[in-house]
Parts: sequence; structure tokens; C-alpha cells
Amino acid sequence: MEWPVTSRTIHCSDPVAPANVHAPATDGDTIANDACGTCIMRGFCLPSWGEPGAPPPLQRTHIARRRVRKGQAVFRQGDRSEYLYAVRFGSFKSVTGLRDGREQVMSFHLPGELFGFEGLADGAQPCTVRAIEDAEVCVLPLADVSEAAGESRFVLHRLTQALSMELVRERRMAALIANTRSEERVGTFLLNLSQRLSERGYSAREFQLRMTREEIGSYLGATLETVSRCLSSLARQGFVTVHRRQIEIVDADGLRASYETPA
Amino acid sequence: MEWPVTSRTIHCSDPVAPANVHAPATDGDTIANDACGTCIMRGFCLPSWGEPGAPPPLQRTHIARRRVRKGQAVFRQGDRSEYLYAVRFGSFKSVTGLRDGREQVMSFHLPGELFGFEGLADGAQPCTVRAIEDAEVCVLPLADVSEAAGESRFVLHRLTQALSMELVRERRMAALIANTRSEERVGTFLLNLSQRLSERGYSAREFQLRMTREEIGSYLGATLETVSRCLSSLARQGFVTVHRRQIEIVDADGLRASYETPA
DNA sequence: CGGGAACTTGACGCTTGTCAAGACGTGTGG
DNA sequence: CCACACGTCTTGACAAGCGTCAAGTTCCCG
Repeated sequence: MEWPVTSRTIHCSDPVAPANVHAPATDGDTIANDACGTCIMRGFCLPSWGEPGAPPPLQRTHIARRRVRKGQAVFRQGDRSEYLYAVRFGSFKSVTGLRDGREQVMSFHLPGELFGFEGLADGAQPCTVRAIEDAEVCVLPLADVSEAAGESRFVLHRLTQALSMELVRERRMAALIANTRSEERVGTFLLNLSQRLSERGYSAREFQLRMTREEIGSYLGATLETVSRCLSSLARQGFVTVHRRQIEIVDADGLRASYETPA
Repeated sequence: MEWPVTSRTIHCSDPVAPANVHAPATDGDTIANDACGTCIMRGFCLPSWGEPGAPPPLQRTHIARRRVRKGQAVFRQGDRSEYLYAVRFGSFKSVTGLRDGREQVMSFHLPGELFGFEGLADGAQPCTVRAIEDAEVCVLPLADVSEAAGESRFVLHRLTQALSMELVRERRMAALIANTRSEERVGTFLLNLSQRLSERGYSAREFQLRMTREEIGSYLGATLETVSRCLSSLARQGFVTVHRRQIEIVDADGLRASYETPA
């Protein structure tokens, strides 16, 4: 089964015209899966969502990969939303323009995570997603995802589950900002990163922040100065060590005990 | 076609375990829709989500109605989530318990709106939903909703659309709290209520707040005193009039211009 | 090696939370 | 029908937290 490669190729909407996206199609009949088969993220990605025993979803879809350089946009606010994206490596921020011209960070996307759900609402992306370091995504056509969900109750369940988990995360975030002072927000942010990284096989104890203090501040509803002060304060209390972007979580339980929102 | 009223009535489960919800199927073949046919909210509700021409979704589902008195819970944090709920009349708040025992308001649900999506994530409700005035909901079994989505691409699309709209709303909320001072939050809250009410056929200009200042404050990340001061301030500036819970929006455009977040 | 971006730290003032007192409305019981 | 009590709301005074402005340091990249 061959597939006209270019018909599925997506061109980046950034000012610079980037990179076509694709690995060339192989001419076997399991197209997607030899690409997915060697992907380090395959265990977390959508093609693994199938029922055990049944053929995996998106088996017949050609899944393009796309390089995105630091600062480039994967898509922009207002673009038509036709794809879901899975982060292969690198990190992204989701931002929306503010009245005064600044950008508000709405979320971060780490390796192994999916993004692009928000665009399902009305077909237009409400946010711009931008790489905060050199990165690569897999591009999953929404039409195919939707078809897979229609064909398998299992996939449908995973899809609605993913969506509602996002919803719950977003609510937690709003509650965090509404109810806590900035030091607690920063502490919770670190714990959150730590957990998400460890779920994907990275160290929960030590990691590098990929984002600036300003981006963290925007996300958490604080200024970059406040973020910096909070990090210093958490370090002074012995919960973490901070050397610029290198974080070590020294006392996760202590941090959790004083800061993490309970059930 | 007559209906044994009591078979549709569900009694509130508040302190006790949730009652079973399904009435026995009747032996006609168009079951749900004579109940929905006379419902004032039918144009907004899930059974209207079908493709034009095709039979509406949940046609064969018995849709129970349930009265909920002021202060009673529809479901509680931790309950298994087996249903979606549609508000027939009255208003609800969605709350989550805080460390210190207080309750944080996560959202409000007005007549004609759906709630219960959040529970899809892991099968357990992350929030308690409580009536803030005497109210009634329709109870839609998730299994049937899911089945309808599996059978019709159209319904699937509406469902994911509804979920991602919630997601976008939640993000906007987080951004609002993160980036604005309290007067702007309160102004935006009023505009938001106004719009949601007018979408359901109520007046956009005049309405009654169904919630206390404290609940608004919890939702917006402010204290009840601050909410009160902001309402007074907005009134002093001529944007609205406020008499306890009676709100009139005098200058919506002015309010929007100074407060509403732009694209 | 130099320039600039990112970060840290300090001083000061605005916004909001906290505490407190009092006004208004509603429901209940005499 | 009135009186009282309670929940809700308003307003004021003060203090704490955080944003803003500013200066100086560290690190990265060309």
C-alpha cells in the first residue's frame, strides 16, 4: 500500500519556511509502525492506545515527523486545526497573545506528551505553540484519529480520557493560582515537572528547566523576579538546589508536605 | 403517551449512596424523546446533537430527571463517574476540598449546560457538584453517550468539541486569574454570566446572581470583601448597577473595552 | 574575548488579604 | 404583625505579598 508522501506533508507556518516533515514512506504495508517501532516514546503515544490483541490505531496512517527549531511555531493562533501532535523530543510552550502585545504562557509540553486538543473546539487554534528548544514532533491527522476513535471503543475511551485529564489539569492550575502564594506555585510547578518527567523515564530528582524564569512566571501568574526569589527561598529552606536551570529536588516529601494541594 | 412520573424521579443521594438511576425501559420505541420534546432546554442538550435527518442520539436511552435541593450534592468527589448531567433549571457549583477544610469553587453550571466531563479521566469525580438553588438535572448514562459517539461521527465530533471547549474555557480562566487584577476578573465574570445566560434565551442585560460573594471570590481567586469592593467600584464607574444579587449591565461595551481579554 | 540574554537581589509602593464593625434582608417564632 | 436572629453584604483601617524599577552578576554564544 503506497502513500503519496507529499499529499500528507505539512508546511510550517512560521515566517521562515521550514522543513518538510516527513520521513519518506516505506513501501511495506505497515507504514506507521516501523516509524513508531523505533521511537523511544512509542509506549506513551497514541498508536499504543489500541486494545491488546487488536491492531494498533493509526496503523494505516502515515505519521509525519517534523523538526522545529527553538523559537519556531508548530502552529499559530487562528490556524485551522487538522492535527494532533506528539512530542518526540524537545519542549514546547503554548502561548496566547495579550492585549498589550505580550504573550501569556498557557502550558508546557514535554517529550512524550500530546498537544493540539484545544483546537478541536471550533477548528481554529486558540494558542500558538512554540518550541523552547530544538525539538521534533509527530503529526497525527485529526481525521484519522477521529476515525480510529469511531472504530474502536477502546481508542475512543483513551481519547476522551486524555481530553478530560487535560481538563482536570487545567482546573487544578486555575485553583492553584487562585488559592496560593507564589512560593507554593513555584514549588508545585517543580513537583509537577518532576512527576511528568519521571513518568516518561527521566529522573524525578534532577532535571534541567527548559524555560526561562519569565516563561515560568507567565505560566504561574507571577513576574520573573518573583519566580527567582521563590526559587532562592526554596533553596534556602533546603527543599531544592538551584543552579540557574539545573534543578535538584532534595526533599520532595518536605516540599509536597508544605505545598502540594491534597486530594 | 403517558409516563409514570415517579419512574423518572430520582431522589437526591446526598448523604447516602447514589441511587440507581435507570428507570426500566418502556416498551415504546421512541423512549427518550417525548421527555426531551417538551423540555425547554432541548435545543441545547445532548439529544439534539445528532446529524440532521438521522435519528437523534440517546433515542433509546431512558433519561432520568433528578431534583436537587439547594445545598445538596449531585455527586461527590471520589464517586464513580457514570453519568453526564444536563441542567434543566437551577444552578450548580463544582467544588473541591482544600487542605484547610475550605472548599474551592472550580466552576458554575447554569441552566442548559452540561457537566460531569471531568470524571471521564479516571472514572472518579475530582469535584463535588452542589446545587446553589433548588434545581433539576437530566441524567445521561456515560455508557450510552459513549455508544452514541461510537456510532455517529457527528456525535463524536460534538462530544470532543464540548470537551475541548471546556478545556479552552478553563485555560482562559487560569490566564484571567494569572494576569489581571481583581476588578477586571469581576467585570469579566459578569460579562461571562451575561453571555452564557443570553445564549440560553435569558436577558443579557439584567440577571440575578445565584451565588454568594464568597463563592464568586473563591472562583475568581479573591476574597468576598474584594468582590464586594469591585462590584461597588464597577457601579461607581457606571458600568453596572448592583443591588445585592440583582445585576444590571448598563454599559457592556465600556466594560468589555476596559476589561475583556481580546483575541 | 566581548556582548547580550538570563538571572539575582534590593528598595519602594500598589493591590489585596485580614480583621473588625455595622447595615440590610429574610425567615422564624412569639 | 412585630421582634429578633442569622446570613449576607458593605465599608474602613492596617499589614503583607507582590509588582515595578533599578543595579549588578553570571553564563552562553558568536
